[in-house]
Amino acid sequence: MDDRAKGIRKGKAEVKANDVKADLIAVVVAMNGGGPCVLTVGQEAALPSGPFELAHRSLQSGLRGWVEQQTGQPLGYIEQLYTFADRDRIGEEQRVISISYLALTHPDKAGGSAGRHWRSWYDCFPWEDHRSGTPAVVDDLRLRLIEWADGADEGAARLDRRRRAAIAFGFDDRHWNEELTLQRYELLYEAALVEEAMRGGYSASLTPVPGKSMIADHRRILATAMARLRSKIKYRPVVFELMPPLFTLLQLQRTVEALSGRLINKPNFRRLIEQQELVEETGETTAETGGRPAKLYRFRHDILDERPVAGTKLPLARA
Amino acid sequence: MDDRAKGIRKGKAEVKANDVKADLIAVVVAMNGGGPCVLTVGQEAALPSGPFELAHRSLQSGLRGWVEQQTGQPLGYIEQLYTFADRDRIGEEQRVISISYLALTHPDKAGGSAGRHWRSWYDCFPWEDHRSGTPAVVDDLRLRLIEWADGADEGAARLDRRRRAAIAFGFDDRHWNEELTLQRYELLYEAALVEEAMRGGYSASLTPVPGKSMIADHRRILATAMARLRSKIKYRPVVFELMPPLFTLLQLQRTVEALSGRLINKPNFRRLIEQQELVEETGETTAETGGRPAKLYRFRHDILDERPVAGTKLPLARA
DNA sequence: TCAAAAGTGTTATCCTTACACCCATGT
DNA sequence: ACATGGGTGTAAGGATAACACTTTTGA
Repeated sequence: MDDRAKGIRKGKAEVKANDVKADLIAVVVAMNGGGPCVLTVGQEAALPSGPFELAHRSLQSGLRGWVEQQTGQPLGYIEQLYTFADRDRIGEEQRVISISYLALTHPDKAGGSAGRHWRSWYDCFPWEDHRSGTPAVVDDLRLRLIEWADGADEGAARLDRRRRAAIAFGFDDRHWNEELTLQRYELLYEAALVEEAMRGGYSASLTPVPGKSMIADHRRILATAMARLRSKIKYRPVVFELMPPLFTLLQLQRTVEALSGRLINKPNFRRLIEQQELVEETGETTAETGGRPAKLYRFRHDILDERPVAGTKLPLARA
Repeated sequence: MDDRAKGIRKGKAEVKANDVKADLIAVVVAMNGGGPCVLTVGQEAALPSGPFELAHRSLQSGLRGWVEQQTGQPLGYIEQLYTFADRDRIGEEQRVISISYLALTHPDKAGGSAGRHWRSWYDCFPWEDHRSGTPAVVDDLRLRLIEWADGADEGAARLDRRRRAAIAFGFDDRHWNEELTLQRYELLYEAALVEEAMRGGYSASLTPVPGKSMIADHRRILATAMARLRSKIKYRPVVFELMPPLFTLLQLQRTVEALSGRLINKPNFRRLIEQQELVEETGETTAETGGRPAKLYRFRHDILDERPVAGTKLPLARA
């Protein structure tokens, strides 16, 4: 530990100067009106957040407190996303560290304070919804990204930009990969095509790409949450945190489709769910869906600890 | 933002009181002498760490600085692990937030300061190495965990404890899952079988389970890093961060085996690597391995941006 | 000649994919 | 009748797992 003390002395700043503020930021996701929505506060579309305080028992409980206070929304499942030091404030006297979380809930119809708003995440990311085929906006993006790529100084850099754009957005006969939400946003940011990237004032003459921006870097945090969720539903049964207690298999499918932004095959999806034994029949049916009444299922909560639900990918020796 | 301001005013504490210290902690992993080793400083086996300071450009650069200063070891690949508020210090005047990272490097033979030490991670987790079959210590653990389970008040709690132990350690004909490193450690902690859990003084009469403990909660952070790495090598080509520029396929296999703590099947492993086009032949061979000279391969760095290397698990509709 | 490691083939099996088709209900 | 959603079957193809076997070197 003496090494560490040495480090502190190297500058003239006193120890106290290195204290920081810690901010807790929540991406609260719920299904609302058939689509994935994120909870925002204020006109400028901010994620609920607040400082971590001495009174908080833990980071998570601090987060729950802020979200309930600012939105009236109780949280269920919570998972840490990422921690970052706010870049925009470098040079000021104090640093801010932001600890972001992903939370999954059901929209609380009854309560809910005034300033809150459930916003479809595709309002902020219109290019991410491929449920009705590739959206038209992607073609716009392609043209503008090519323009950006051609603006590079060297030929190698031009090729590199084109290649990165093609991978992220599935141009040139590449496949669309719904998990690359963050890369796509970062690329648009780098190309200064989103409103946030124009705030410096430099390229403010350009019209930003369609899609609602958010305060500070909150849209980037939302992109991180979307990417995490889209990847996680494939190997952990987290979708059920967003489902009502009883649901039909098609409702489950529609939820997964809404999250991943693409359509999935019905028969195969059903088999996948059933063979994994993630759900069990309740015996009840519902006719509310139109057409033939559908069986109602329930999530098997006991599966969570019964099986680790993590298959190996290594070709293990012997059995 | 007015909501947030309201929140701050609720107590009588001034804003300044909610400032925190941010600590950066590194789990630096490298292959050394055929085994996976972690970089420690001091006699008590501490991970390199230090406070995040105003002078640091970013969290990552702060971390690099501390590690180099304390150990002389330059870092390559870095990835954030987890952020937590130190529980042990609740109630004190100031909170400490720890931001932990996983770093992968090659051991720097030349440099290296005095107090550093490359320690096999299996010194701290002897029950995690199953390369020579299930280690004997697991049988001890089984007995002591059953003892712990039977100590529960209710019958339901007894069953629950037994089940959790069986899942984590692969008892009762369940399969060993190498990714559950963290769960296993947490279970042993809960059962007060590791030295750290005895520090309160209560159950200090018991003899802790074999395995070198570390300062504070550093062994828990190491367990987190091991679990992350064991899971990540299955879907991202991070192993190559630990390999020399040129290597044989068996060396690569031995590295993966050392990390995951289990043996893998040679022919199938080779096919897997080759069909994924992660490596390319150099044309050279080496005879240093004993036996027939082996072809030397090199990691195809270009694959990193060429393919996202993230396969979908959803049964997508159409193509 | 033998041990040790490198490397190749082959087969059975499971999982995924793609598609075609039938069932039950309300209008 | 027909639209809408619910639900089942099946066959092809690819990936994985298990195992047997040949090749090339150094001691």
